[in-house]
Amino acid sequence: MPQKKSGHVTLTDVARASGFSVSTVSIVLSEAPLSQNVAAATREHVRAMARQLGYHPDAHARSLRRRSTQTIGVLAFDLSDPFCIPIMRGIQSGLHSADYLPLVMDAQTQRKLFDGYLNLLLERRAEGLIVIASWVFEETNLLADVRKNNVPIIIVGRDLTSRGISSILVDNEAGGALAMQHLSDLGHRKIAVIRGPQGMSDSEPRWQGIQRAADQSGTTLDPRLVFELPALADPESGFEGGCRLAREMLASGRSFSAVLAFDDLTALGVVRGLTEAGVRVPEDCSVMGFDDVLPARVATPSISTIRQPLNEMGLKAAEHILHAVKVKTSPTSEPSLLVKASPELIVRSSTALRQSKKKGKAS
Amino acid sequence: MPQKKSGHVTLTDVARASGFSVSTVSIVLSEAPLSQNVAAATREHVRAMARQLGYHPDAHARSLRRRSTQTIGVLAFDLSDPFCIPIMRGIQSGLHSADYLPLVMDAQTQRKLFDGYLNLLLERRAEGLIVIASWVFEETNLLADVRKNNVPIIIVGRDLTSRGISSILVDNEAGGALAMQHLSDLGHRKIAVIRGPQGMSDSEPRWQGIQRAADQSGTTLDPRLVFELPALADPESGFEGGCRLAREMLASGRSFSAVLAFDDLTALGVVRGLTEAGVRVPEDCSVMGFDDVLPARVATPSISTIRQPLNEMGLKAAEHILHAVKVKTSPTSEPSLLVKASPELIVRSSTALRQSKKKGKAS
DNA sequence: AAAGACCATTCAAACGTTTGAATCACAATA
DNA sequence: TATTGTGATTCAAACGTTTGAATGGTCTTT
Repeated sequence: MPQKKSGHVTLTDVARASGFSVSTVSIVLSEAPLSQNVAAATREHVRAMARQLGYHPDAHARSLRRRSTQTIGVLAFDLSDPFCIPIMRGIQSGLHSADYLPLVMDAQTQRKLFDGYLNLLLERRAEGLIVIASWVFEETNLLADVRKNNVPIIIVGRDLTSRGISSILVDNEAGGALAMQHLSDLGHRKIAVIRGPQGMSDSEPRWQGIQRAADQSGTTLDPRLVFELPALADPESGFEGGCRLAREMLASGRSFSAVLAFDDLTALGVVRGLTEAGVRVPEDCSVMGFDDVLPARVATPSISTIRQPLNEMGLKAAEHILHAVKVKTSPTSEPSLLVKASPELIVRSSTALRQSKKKGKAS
Repeated sequence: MPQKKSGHVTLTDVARASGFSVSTVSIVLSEAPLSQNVAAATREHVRAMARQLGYHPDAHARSLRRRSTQTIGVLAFDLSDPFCIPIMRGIQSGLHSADYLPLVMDAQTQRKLFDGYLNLLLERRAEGLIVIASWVFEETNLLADVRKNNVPIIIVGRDLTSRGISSILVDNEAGGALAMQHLSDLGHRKIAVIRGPQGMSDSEPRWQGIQRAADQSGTTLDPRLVFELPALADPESGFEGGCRLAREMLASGRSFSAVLAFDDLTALGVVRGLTEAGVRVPEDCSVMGFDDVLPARVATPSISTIRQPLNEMGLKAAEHILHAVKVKTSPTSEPSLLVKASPELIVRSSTALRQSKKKGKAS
């Protein structure tokens, strides 16, 4: 009979089985400093017993007593966004090396879930909180509780330093500029731009960068070729939006030789829209994305894009939160941190030199 | 001064602040049956105090005392596989309605991590375990501990009923047949097949289904047009593999008008390989995928594929594990369950009728 | 007026750990 | 011999909850 009555194997079980006291067993199995004083034979015996019974220390009891959970909450606004995964990987490796565990929650773009999980993370005594979100609800009052309970927090994907929250995100302004620069280096002058949706914090700085680079390269942006994605939560809506806007720009009658899309999914939508109208990418029209997510890499043509160093961003977030947890002693000491990661231009097959010949592509 | 010395707000704090005993406060805040006996005024007062202090009950202490964690471990073999996300969503919604929380871990295809997290889930007293894995390591001895601790387990993505583990997966045989049937319905007779890698359990039944459907439609499969993916862990290796094999099949000199790829990523690789060689999809050659993941939907041409009802599978896994948790009383009572979900043919733009004219496409 | 019934609240033990302090046996020192 | 030291082990309290049993009340009921 492996387990006594119902539940798990406990320290008491191991103690009984090995003939030593609970204390000794605990000291041995948790490798406390005192375990140096325990006779080698005892150590071995206890360990063997524990192994045989399949003992696993109860993390809850341990956390309760040790007053530390070794846990960092990770709250993703939408895990299905391919953008999240590399960040999570970065976080995971950052935490792992410090023996911390990420507690991952997926809010699925729903505010109710977001608040509920925030609550849960507080209840589970996450020692710190990493929020992955380009969109986030305005001042969920739960955040006040996070403060009240003195839990450090950092957000990846948007700048909330203005509200005193440490933030780490890509330098959208630089990224936008990089994208525009690339297109103009290829000789494009008539460039359609699809801006991000209103609610999204990335939209504006990216647009600023685009304008700056356009100015610097002497390109003028035709306002009639500037579009905007609708503000929908679903990440696939970018694809739909790109598709629809591509049709619109063709229908508008304005000519253009390149499209600078807000993100990769949008770019893929644009490719779809153009292709269906008989416009070839990149021969007739170049298309740029932003983010460098998986679908952009495996599509044909592969999408030229601006890479966000997501992994590194996640890693840095982990490091920062661990640091903040260490020094938590002084409540409001450290000022909130802002990291702007450097974007990188990734040239693939969806962009090409402007064809001077037969360039008049769209109607 | 919101919090007393350092940690979180506790029941004792609320008790002190409200002037009632810890018991009363607990009864009120946890809405225990006894709370009906508590004076309405008291209830309100206690609640207000708790809210004001930002009290959140300590989940660890609660689990310890209640001897139930309301937690199900979800161990994904590789979260970056787009295949996982919809399953997780299904699991999440299934658990949510029962007030259970998924504890998500990502093994990143590494055995060390897999075992480590399995351990962690045991330590955190997950009441049940859902493993998402098409690949899984042979008999990790941790699974013995799972048994020993009497934790119900179910695996999504492969059939382990032979080892007494409940399993839920797509009917690969039917799916393979569906795919082959679709191609032959379109008139294709010379069909190249890319089988899954050796180590992967899906590979064989899918191949069986393909053969059966080929037989039934009177198509003979040329062994020289049957390829196999190498056994690599990285999910993107499917893409690389498809790319390379497409080149190989063109170089082989055998003619073919369709490619049935093992999964969507492989299919996308094939599209890339063919396109780069000047073969048009689907005009010159049709390509089929399997899984219906995001990249297949947003690529152009979009990939015809066999959809796995991932969401439903996740949901079912959640329901099953919850059931198993309920009846856990009798240790080895229930026989292990096997669910084979029905695959669905999704026709998109990567497959088309065989062109009888100028069909001689490849070399 | 005594017994019971009920309401509102509190006591105290328990969940499984960890750990500072205590115990005990025994050898070494003064 | 009495003291000190030390090596091996155990005591007991604490972490923050929950909950069966107990406590005092107040109000009926006979």
